[in-house]
Amino acid sequence: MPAGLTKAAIVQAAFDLLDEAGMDGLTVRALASRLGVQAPALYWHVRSKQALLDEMATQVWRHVGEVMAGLPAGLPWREVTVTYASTVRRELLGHRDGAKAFSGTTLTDPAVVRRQETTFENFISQGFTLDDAVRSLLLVHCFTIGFCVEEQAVAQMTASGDDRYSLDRRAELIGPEAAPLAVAAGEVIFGDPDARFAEMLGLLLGTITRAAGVG
Amino acid sequence: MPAGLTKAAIVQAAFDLLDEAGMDGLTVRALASRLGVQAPALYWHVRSKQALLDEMATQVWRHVGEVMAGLPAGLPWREVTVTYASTVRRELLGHRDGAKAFSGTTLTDPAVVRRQETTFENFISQGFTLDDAVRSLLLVHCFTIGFCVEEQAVAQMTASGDDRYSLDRRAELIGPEAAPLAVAAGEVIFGDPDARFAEMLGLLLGTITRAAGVG
DNA sequence: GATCGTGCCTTAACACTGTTAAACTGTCAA
DNA sequence: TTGACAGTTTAACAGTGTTAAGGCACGATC
Repeated sequence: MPAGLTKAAIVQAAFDLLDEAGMDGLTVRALASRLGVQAPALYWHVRSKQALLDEMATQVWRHVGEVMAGLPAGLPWREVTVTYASTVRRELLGHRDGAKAFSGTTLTDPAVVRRQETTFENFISQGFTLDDAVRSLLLVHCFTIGFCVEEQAVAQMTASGDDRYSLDRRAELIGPEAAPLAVAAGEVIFGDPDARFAEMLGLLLGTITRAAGVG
Repeated sequence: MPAGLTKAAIVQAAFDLLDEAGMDGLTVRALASRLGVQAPALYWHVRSKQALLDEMATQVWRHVGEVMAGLPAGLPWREVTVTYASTVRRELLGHRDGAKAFSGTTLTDPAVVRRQETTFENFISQGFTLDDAVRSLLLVHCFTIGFCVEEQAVAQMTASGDDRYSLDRRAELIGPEAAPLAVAAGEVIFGDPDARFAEMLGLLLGTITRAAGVG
């Protein structure tokens, strides 16, 4: 009796399982069981576990592409950029281990890349050269990836009860008398990530303004 | 007969194996065999494979700390910053899968954090507030992490014969008539990474200059 | 000098992983 | 009624991290 599996259903279940059990818990058998099926059944729909992970990654980036493609045509580039960064961040942090798992991944879907076209057009219409548009978005992209990787590492560490990154425990380990500045730095490093992200993103907007010579 | 294993030797061998066989090839048995020993022998020196990976990560960051601590006391902050970014990049890219494996990791060694003290002192002596110093280095840090993650992903993909990121194949997949800008963007995105990194880092230095109000 | 303890390693084994081969079941077409 | 084929099963394989138990060699103790 066919269970009516589809690739989309498998990917969806994989996301659910990932969020519940983390990357280590995302096993083929656990995924199959969640779908009411035996493990090898998945291999009819998906070539390998790695292919499934790739599929998950491109779905993450497809979501980003959809948000970007949904923006009004003439939206000021600053808002476009902020939307991009925020969307990437939300999408990566939206899944357990998401930042590490879905960053620097092979985008297997050319359609996702094609979606960038309108964004580039938009930037150019606002005075960017193509080179400047690409470099600007790349700068923001890299920063966002790095920020999320660090943010999620800390978040998941504290969430799992590891207190090495709590301010007090950290200070105790480092030794305030030996390195008072390093200890005090913790308040910035482990303060509100939303505010820090917005602030740094604002700096990058200034950088882009001057580098590309746009208003 | 004891084989004379040490934790340091295990970590060193683990790095060698990682560089040869990649993350997938870094198995406990393969590592043991390279050390002329049976797999369980490693567990006398290391609590778990995860602990070994943590140890490797902190060694990577310890190297960074050593380079930073070796800089002259009054070195201009721009050179300090560039050195930091370049060192992190070299260290991460110096090992296969290094960017993903060693970024966003728990620094288990407080001594590594303590090493930041002199860098902060240096920045402050050059007109930074502590907050600005931390934020500036954090900005560069995040950018560098993200940059390396993306760079290494592309580098290892092309090195493994996957041509999806070669300019021609990419153009073919995307379709130059459908998305000419996205295709042309490839020349920036997949151009010389050294130059791109230096250029973007230069932009960030300008950003820091203005944000922190330093010369 | 025999005995003990303990540091370090081995063998054996467990539970689990991704993956493949082969067999089975249903459904729809000829 | 037969046949093909999509979709799933059971069985199995090689390999994974890890633990338990035992053994071997060494240095200290009586």
